[in-house]
Amino acid sequence: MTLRVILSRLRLTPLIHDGHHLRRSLSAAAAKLPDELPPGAPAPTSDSRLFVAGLSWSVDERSLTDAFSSFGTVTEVRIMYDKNSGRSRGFGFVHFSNDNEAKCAKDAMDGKVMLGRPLRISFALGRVRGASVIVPRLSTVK
DNA sequence: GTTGAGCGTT
Repeated sequence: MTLRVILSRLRLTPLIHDGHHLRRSLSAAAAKLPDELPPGAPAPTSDSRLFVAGLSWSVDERSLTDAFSSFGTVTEVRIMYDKNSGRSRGFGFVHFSNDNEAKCAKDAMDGKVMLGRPLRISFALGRVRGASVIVPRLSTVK
């Protein structure tokens, strides 16, 4: 059975063969999407991942977990270490099970000193597969 | 036994 036959039986032939239909369907779908993120609006601050900097070099993932586990369920804690020296790079990431816990922990722990150094906490940027870090801005096709 | 802004070896 050829691909064409399969597509035909799935009634997808018009979409595949007719570029106009495909384009119109896509732009129609895009037009119906709510545009609640106008350009210039602040990026979504809600996130369940915290970027924690200002860590003392003697803070390990265990003590960091203990420091944050009272605000919610800590999914993952990661401290960046130098490959060669093995010493902490002074920052890491704390994952919570939901955004509210993360925000709560951030508001409570940001600026608090831990082992002599004030913590600098903000919501994590960067890449995590599955989390919407980049604003899903459907660039309006002209 | 040093250093101090930052966005991550899966």
